Amino acid sequence: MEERLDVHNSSIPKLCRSCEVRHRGICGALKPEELLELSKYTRRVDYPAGKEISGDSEDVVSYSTIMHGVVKLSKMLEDGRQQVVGLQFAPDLIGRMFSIKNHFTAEAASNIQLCKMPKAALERLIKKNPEIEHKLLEQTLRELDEAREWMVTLGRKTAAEKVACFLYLIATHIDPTYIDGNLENLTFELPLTRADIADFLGLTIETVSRQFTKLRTDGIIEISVGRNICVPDLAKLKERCG
Amino acid sequence: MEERLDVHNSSIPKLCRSCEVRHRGICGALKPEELLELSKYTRRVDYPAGKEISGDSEDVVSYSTIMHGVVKLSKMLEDGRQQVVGLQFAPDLIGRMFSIKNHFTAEAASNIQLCKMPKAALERLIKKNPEIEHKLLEQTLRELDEAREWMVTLGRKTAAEKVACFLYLIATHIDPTYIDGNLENLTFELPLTRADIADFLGLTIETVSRQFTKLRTDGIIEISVGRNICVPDLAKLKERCG
DNA sequence: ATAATTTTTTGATACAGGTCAATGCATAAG
DNA sequence: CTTATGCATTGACCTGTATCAAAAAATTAT
Repeated sequence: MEERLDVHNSSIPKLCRSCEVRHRGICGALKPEELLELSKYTRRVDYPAGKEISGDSEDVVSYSTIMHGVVKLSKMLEDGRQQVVGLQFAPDLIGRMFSIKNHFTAEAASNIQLCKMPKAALERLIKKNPEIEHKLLEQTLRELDEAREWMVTLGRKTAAEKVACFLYLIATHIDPTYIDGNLENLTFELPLTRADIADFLGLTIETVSRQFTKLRTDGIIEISVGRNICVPDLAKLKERCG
Repeated sequence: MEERLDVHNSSIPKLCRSCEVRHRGICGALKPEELLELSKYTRRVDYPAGKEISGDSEDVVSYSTIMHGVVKLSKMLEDGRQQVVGLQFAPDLIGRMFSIKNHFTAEAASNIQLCKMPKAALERLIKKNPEIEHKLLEQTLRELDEAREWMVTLGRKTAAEKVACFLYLIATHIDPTYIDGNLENLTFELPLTRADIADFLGLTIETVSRQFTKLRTDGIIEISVGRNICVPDLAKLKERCG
């Protein structure tokens, strides 16, 4: 895990004392005394898969750093149609900054652990140290790029390409080994149900399932049991992303 | 126009001297001497509809405030499929902050005028005045919300709903009269071609055209000539957005 | 004006992905 | 072990949107 975190926070490899994880975009900017101050207000919270962290249009009361697991941001229409608009991985900060209300629902996609802090505690720090704001801006710009990149997938790719894109995204976010150049026999557990995957890709669960089967029979992936995926050759998977 | 600009920058109604427009998220944070300093480096540039402002993977060399007109951000796949990932209106700031390269193509959707400044000039100011960074973070967070909101449209709405959403978006961004509560007989010129609209909605031009026809025969919109649209009742259009 | 070109609309047909229904396959509970 | 329960897969069929083709309308050039 450490290897991957460095990617996001290479300049200042300071650990957050309360969390033992580098907050992407936050802790690197904190001075030792600020870190200590913040750690008084943080607490670890576990959420089982599926549990809601904060609801759409509810008040924002806290920010959290993801310790491990995957968080999904989504929006539901009145008639029940749902779209997952983003996935967030450790050590992202979640919670809509500077807004009274949430614009989306945040849920634990897998079992997760958060490092939670009150809204006011972080905002107080930000006021005092503009460097934090810079890190937040960088994370937000990166998220915006990722969201727009995903819009290309949603708007213009086929079901087969969408599913390949999703698997590629997970493969390159969940397991840090790939960064070292180990691109063969990458194995990981899918942190999402078929329903969540469908809602992320703008498809139905049946279509997702059929595309998984197609990738399996084509030898691009191996599915041992349910959500356990092995990608023998990541480059071949990438070719399918369109 | 002034009315709408206040919406985005109500706290500090200072004008940017070089541009005569309030830079959403920027000028409000500038002190008089900074404003003067920046205005030395800015220049007005006109672009006809369709002209590229900056290309995908090209170096970022400048930032611009949109003076008037609509800018589209898009991405093209190798095989020619294209997705518009965002529209920007006056007085947004465009240009990917803190990145060497662009991740998307920026083009004039309509005839536009920009107020351009060199990358270094704005970045120098930001280093000196953290308040600017705060404004930028607010704009970026708002853009991220808008992008995610659009992902719901792309992933889960029907062609009919998508076209209604698009018209609603334009109606509420192009013409400032609606903000005063004048929701009847809203008239405006579409700043995008059918091809651009299709690429924004993840549809084909034929489907977009058919949905326009449907809205016209249903009395939701009136099309006098080509791109001249009249919405007699904005609430009725909104109902079609799903 | 008239012609040339581009953009938009309309029609006929095809197919990707959705819908509905049933079956399989885990893990958990009795 | 058997039964329940919740995911995931598979099959048969249907529909919304894409595709292909052509006409109409708008714009630009001559």
